[in-house]
Formats: sequence, structure tokens, C-alpha cells
Amino acid sequence: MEKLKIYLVDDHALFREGLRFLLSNLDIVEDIYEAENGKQFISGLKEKPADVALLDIEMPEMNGIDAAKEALKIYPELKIIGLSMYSEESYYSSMIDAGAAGFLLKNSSFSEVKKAIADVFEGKNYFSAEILQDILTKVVKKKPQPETGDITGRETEILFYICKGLSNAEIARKLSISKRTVDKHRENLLQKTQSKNTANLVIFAIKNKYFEI
Amino acid sequence: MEKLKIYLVDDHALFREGLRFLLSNLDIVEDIYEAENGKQFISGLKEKPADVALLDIEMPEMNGIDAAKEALKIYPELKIIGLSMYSEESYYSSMIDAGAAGFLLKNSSFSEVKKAIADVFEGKNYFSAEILQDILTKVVKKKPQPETGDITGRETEILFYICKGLSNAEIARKLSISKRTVDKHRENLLQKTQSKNTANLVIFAIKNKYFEI
DNA sequence: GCACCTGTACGTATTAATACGTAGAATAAA
DNA sequence: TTTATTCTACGTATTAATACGTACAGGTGC
Repeated sequence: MEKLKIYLVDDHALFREGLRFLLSNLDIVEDIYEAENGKQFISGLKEKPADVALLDIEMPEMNGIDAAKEALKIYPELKIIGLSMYSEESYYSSMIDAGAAGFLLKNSSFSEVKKAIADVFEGKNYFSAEILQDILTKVVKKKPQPETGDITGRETEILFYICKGLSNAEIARKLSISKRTVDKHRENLLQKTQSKNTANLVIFAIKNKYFEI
Repeated sequence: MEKLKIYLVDDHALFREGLRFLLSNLDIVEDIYEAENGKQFISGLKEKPADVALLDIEMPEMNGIDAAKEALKIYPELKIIGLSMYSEESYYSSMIDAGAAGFLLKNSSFSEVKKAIADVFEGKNYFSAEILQDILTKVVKKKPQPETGDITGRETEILFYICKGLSNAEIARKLSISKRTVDKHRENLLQKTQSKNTANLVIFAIKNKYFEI
């Protein structure tokens, strides 16, 4: 297995020290660098390119989220693991948005940290169980599957093209039917979905899975 | 701990037998019922109300997804765990939509089955690791965070109301500005987002998080 | 001070969408 | 077979959106 260069970014020296000690005993680790905030980390990367970075969220100067974005802009190959005390949705989701490959809580066991580092280095994602549970609950809960109001097959088709941004005339051409017919279908759709206009209709379509973003 | 009544629904008798044997040795299990397809399961529930049901997806007569929907309509308290050979997205996502509390692959270990049953009975969700990984990848991948094209504060505001379905005139009234001004903002938005019409604009807004569904 | 951006505002013209209608043919359901 | 639904098509009128302009006040940064 290839050896790893790891960057530890946290404003608590003691935390870095502890983690450095634990990691340094592993034979897959080649080198460990440290920074105490995002700014230091970004500038340090030039001299010390790393494979994996453990990034705390709460830090002075530049927080972990901005640091992750910044770092990935310059080093897209870098694998970032977010760290935080709590499984706050706003934290880890921002970190995911920023491009992090994993997320750990600070109360994780060291074996979990090892696994996370190994996983993200292989290109996989690693998220601690609490966060997985959290994400999952949201994914599962987010499916109310509202009533369709009996939208017919043809209407579904029309609705799809409306969402794609085609005008009625374009849809008519595409389906080889009259524009007036499309007008009518659209009118019926507005009525059935209780929409006032195209914007409402698009939102309805997405909510009810007639259209995938 | 309360004792459990479990329903096994699978068209392979051998599979049911095996699982029945393993489960019957547990002291948390009170009773085990069987059905070989969705129809049998639904009608059987009247006589044999269960706490947890293990439902295969691929079955003759009535598949697991329809059976889950049907069963939960009549017995909302029932906890359903989907079963399938493969971690097919269309399978487990339909099962989640149908209201299943968990999902297992058929190559799961028995300890995983036990954990899944215990978890869903407690009201939690349980999904096997492959499926979690799958879901996660989708959640993570789905965040390209495309370029905004420098949308100003006012434009953001206008965009929001457009997504809500307000007409330009309504937006103008709401913001106490001229309709013409709103027209202009909308025009600029179309240009900046390279949208052709309202539908495109709404899709853009959602993709780029200017509007939450 | 000057350049630049943003938000504001207005004019004009064309195209698209919305809102009322009606109605026949094909198809599915009863 | 009768009934209901869906898809199709057309007419007319009004409102909304799109596309081209121009222009100026207020704030920011150089």
C-alpha cells in the first residue's frame, strides 16, 4: 500500500498532538503536517502537499468549510475529512457541499479514524454512523409522495417537456401534434395541479417526481 | 424486552425455512408467520398481526413494494424490512417510498438481520452497508454547486418570488417597485442563468439553492 | 474625482401563456 | 355494448413574458 501524507488542521494543539501520536505509529503513514487554522493550512499545502486532510470545522481565521473549498480549488485530488464535535446538519452538509469525502465526529474511535482515512484515500466516502443515520432519516422522511391528481400519460409527457424549458410550440413539434393541443394539456395540468403558472407547475413536477433535477 | 411477531414473505420456501429456523432460536421472537407472496401476506395479516415483516421484492402475484404499501395502509404500525438479492437503486428507493423502515440484501449475515429487526422495532431505520454507501454516493454526488454568474441580492429576491409563482406585477407590488423594474431584473436573470424561460429559471434556482422545495 | 456596478425606471414590440369555450375519435372500463 | 376517459383539435381574447433599447441615482473602489 502506498504511504500517506496527512494534514491535521485544528486549533487545539493538544488534539493535533494526540492524533499525530496515534497516526505516527501506523506504517501506512509517511508524514504528518499540522496547521491551526484554514489560512495556515492553505498556504502550508504549497510546501507540504498532502493526500488526506483532517479539517476541523470550528476554527479562527478561516473555518474548515471555507478552507476545504479553497484547498480543493487548488488541489482537487486532496481528500478531505471534516471533523466536528457534534453531528450538526448544517456542519456536515456544508462540508459535503464543499467537497469533503468524509466526516467524523471528534468522539470517534481511532479505528474509525483509520478506516475513514483509508476509505477516502481509496476514493470512497466515509461518514460516521451518527451522520449516516442523520442523512438517512432525512432521505427517508423526505418522501411524502403527495397526490398526483390523476395526471394522464400524455400530460406527464407534456409536463416533462415544460420542465425542460420547451415552449408549447416546441413541444407540439416534438410530439407531432398541434400547438393548440399542447395548450390544452398545459391548461389541464395547471388546473389539476392547482398551479397558477409555469413556475408553480415546475415546482409541482419536481416535488411529485415527474421531473428529476 | 417485548417479544416479537415476525412475518416472512418470500416465494422461496427454502429461504423462509432457513430464516425461520435461525429466528426461532432467538428468545426475543414470539411467533413467526410465512407467506409466499404479497397477496397471501396481506390477507394473512388479518389473522396474524405481526410487528415486523421481512418482505422480498421479487415475488409472483404481488411484489414486495406493492405489498408494503398495501400493508402499511391497513397497519401503519407494522415495521417492514425489504429484502432483495441486489442493491438496485430502483428497488430500495421504491421500498423506502413505500414506507419500509429498513432494507437488507439477501447475502446479509444473520447478525445483520437480527440488528435490522431490533432497530426497526425500536422505530429506527436499518439499511445494509451497501445500500447506505449507494445512498450516500448519490447525496454527495448531487452537489456540483454550479456557478452562479454573479446574481445580485435584488435578483436573488426576485428569483425567489418567481419560483413561488408570483407574476412580475405581483412581485412589483410586494417589493413596492415598478413592474418594469421587475421585468428588467427577470430579463437579466434569464441572461445570467442562460435560461430561455421561467421553467429553466426555476430549475436553475433549485439546482443552485436559491429556492428550496 | 472618476470609473464601475447595482438597482431603479420607462418605451416599444413580439411571442408565449393563460382562460374561456366546443367537439370528434380512439381507447379503456363497466 | 354502452359509458367514461383521454387525446386530439380549433376559436377567441386577455394577460404575462421575452427582447430590444435608454437613462440616472447611489454606493464602492481606485
